[in-house]
Amino acid sequence: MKPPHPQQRSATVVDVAKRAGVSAMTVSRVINGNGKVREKTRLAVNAAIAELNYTPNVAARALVTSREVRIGVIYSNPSAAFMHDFLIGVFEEASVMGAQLTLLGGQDGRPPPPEAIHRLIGSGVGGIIIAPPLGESRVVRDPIHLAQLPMAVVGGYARDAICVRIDDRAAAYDMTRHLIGLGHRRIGFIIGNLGQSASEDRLAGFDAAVLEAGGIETILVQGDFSYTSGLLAGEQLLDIDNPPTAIFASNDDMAAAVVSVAHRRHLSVPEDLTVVGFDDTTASVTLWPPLTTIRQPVRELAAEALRLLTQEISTSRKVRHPKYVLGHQLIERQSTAAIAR
Amino acid sequence: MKPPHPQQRSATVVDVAKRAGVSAMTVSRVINGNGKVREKTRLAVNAAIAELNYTPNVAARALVTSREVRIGVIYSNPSAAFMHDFLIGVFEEASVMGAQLTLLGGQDGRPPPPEAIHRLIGSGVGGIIIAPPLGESRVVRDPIHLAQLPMAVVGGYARDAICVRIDDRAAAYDMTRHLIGLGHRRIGFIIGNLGQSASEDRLAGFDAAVLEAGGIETILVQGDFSYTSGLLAGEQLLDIDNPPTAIFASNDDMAAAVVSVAHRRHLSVPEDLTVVGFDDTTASVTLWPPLTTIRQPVRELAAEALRLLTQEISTSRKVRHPKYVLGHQLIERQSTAAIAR
DNA sequence: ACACTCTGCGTTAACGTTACCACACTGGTG
DNA sequence: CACCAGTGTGGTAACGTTAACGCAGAGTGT
Repeated sequence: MKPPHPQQRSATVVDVAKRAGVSAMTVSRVINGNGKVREKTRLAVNAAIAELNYTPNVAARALVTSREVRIGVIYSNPSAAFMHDFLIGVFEEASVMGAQLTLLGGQDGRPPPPEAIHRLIGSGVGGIIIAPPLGESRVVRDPIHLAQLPMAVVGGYARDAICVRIDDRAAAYDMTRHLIGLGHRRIGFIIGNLGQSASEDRLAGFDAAVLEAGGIETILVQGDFSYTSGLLAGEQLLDIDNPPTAIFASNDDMAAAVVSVAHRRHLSVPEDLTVVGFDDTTASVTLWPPLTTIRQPVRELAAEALRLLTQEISTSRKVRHPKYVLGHQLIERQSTAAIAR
Repeated sequence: MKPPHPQQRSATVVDVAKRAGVSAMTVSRVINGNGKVREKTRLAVNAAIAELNYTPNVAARALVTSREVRIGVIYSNPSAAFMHDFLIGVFEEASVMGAQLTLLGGQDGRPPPPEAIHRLIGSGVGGIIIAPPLGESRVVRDPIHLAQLPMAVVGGYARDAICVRIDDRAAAYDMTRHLIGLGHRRIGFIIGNLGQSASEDRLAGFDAAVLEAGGIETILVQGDFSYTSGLLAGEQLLDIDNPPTAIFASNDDMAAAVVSVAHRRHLSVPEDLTVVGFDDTTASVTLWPPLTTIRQPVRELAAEALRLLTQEISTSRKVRHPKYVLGHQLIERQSTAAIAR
C-alpha cells in the first residue's frame, strides 16, 4: 500500500524534493544542517525523507564535495585484537565521512616494504594514518614527511604528525597504585620494546607510583612485547631468591606468558602471584584466570585520528600538529588479589 | 623536474586521454579491460597512466556503475584475529568494487539486538554478509530472509543464502591423517559447539580418518570453543589412566588451554604430548610452543562472499544460492612430534 | 518613496566516470 | 560497385550531490 512503484532504485534528493514540494538544493541543506532553512520547510523535508526511506548516496556526495578524500592506513600486526578494533573504528568513521580508505599492511609488527609505502604516497592519497607501533618508525614516517602529506599517528609521539593516544604514563601509574593498594611491596615490571615511547611512558608511570608510595621494592626486566620474551622475563623474575608477589607486564602477551610460567611452577594466580597486563587484548581473556589490565579506547582513537586527519586535509592548513589524549580504563579481572599475609 | 604543475588535484581520465591523444572513453576501456582497443593504443594509454600516476576515482565510478551498492556486514567477536582478517578481506574487496559497507557488530559471539538488525535492513542496504558464527543463527537470518534481501554466509551452511567456507570435514580429516602419520594411535578430540555445522564437520572429518586408518583409539570430549572449556576438556583427557598421546582441539583457543594443562602436569609439548588446533588465529603463535593448526583463507573467504553478493544484487536474479568452498592449509609448527617409542 | 540588508529558496553547473549510440574505417562478398 | 559485417574509436548524456550565484520578498532606516 505504501510504495506505488516497487522500483528497486532508492530515492534521491530529487524524489525527496518533489515530495516535499521544494528544490533539491533545499533538501541538501536540510540534510547537511548548514544554510538557512525555515523550520516549516525543514519539517516537510524531514517527513519526506522518512517516508521515502531516503539515505544520501555517499559516492555522489564524495564526488562533488571532497575532491577525493582518499586516506591511506599503514598498519602492521602486533595484536590482531587491537587491529580489529582499530579497523572498525577507522572504517565506521570513514563510512560516516564518506572517505575512501586504502590499506597497506606489514607483517608481524614490521613496516611494509619501502616501495609499497612509496606507491601509497604516489597513489594520490590525501593523508595517511599510521597504526601502532609504526608511528614511531622513521622508515614509515620519513617518506610521508618528505612528500608533505598530512599524517596521523595513533599510539605514539611524532612532531610532524597529528598524534592520538592514551596517557600511557598515567595508565601505568594507575595500575601500579592498584597493585600497591592491594598490599604488594615487591613488584616485578617487564619493560616493553626500547625505542617506543609507549614502553618508556609505561615504565615512567610505574616508577612514579612506586616512588610516591615509598618502601616498594622493584625488579625490572626487559622484554619486547612478545610472548616468548614474556616467558624469559617470567623465569627471571621467579628465579630470584625472594620473588615478587606481583608482576606488571607492559602488555597482555607478556603477562599471559608470566601466567604460564607461574603455572609450570605450581604457583596459583592470583593466590600466590598477582599478574597484570596492558592493552586489554583477547589474550587477556583467552586465559585462566583472565587478566586485570588497562583498556585503551582503540576505536575512538582510530576514529578521532581519521576525523582530525580529514579536517587537516580539507582545511589544508599547516597548523601545529595537535596532540590528543583519550581516556583509559583499568579493567579488574581475576588475575589480581590482595597479598596473602 | 617532472610535474610542471604542482597541483594537488590528481589526474583524471581526461588528462590521461589528452596525454595519450585519445578520448576519455578509450582510457576507460583500457582500464576496465573490456571493449576492443588496439594494442598500440592500449600501450599509449598505459604509458600515459603511468606518467601521470593516475588512479581512477572510486566515487565517480561507483556513482555511475553500481546504482548504490551498499552492503551490511553483521559480525560478532568470536576471535579477534579472525575478524581482523575478515574485515581486511571485506574492505579491500569493497574498495576495489566501490561498495559502501555498513558494519553491525554483536558482542562475544552473540548476535546484535533484533532492533539493530531491523534498522540495518530498513536502511536500504542491497545485501548483507554474515560473519561466523552468526551465519547459522535464525535470529539473524530470518528477518533478512523475510525482507527478501540477498545475503552471504561465511563459514556456515544456509539454504537461503550464498555460502562461502572451507571444507571443515576435509581439513579435520587432513589433520587427523597427519597425526596418524606421526605414529599416534590414541588420539583425543575436543568437539566444538553443538549446533554449528563447523563443529560437526570437523568431528566427521576426524571420525572418517580414524575409521579409514583402523586400529586407532579415540577419546571424544565436548567443548564450546572457549579457552575455559578447553581447560576442562584437557583435564578430562589427561586424567584417564592411559591418556592420549595426541589431542586435536576443534579450535586454537581450546588447544592453547590443553597446552596450559599439559604444562601444569609437567608434560612437555610436543615431546610428551602432541597438541593441534584449528583456525590459525593469533592464539596459535602467542604460545610456546606455537601450534600446528589448520589455516583458513579468511580474507579470500570474505572477499569472495562480497564479490558473489554484489553480483547477485546487480543481476538481481533469484538463482539457486551457490555454495563455494575454498582451500585450507595445514600449518605445521612446533606442537607436534612423532610418537616416542 | 527609496535604497539597503537579510533570509529563504531555486537555478545552473560542475565533479569523474561509464553506457549507449554513432561513425569512420577496413576488408571481404554478392 | 554497392553492400555488409566487423573493429576501433569518439561524442553525448547520464549518475546523485553540492557550490556558487541569483533573485524574490520582507523588513529596516531615511
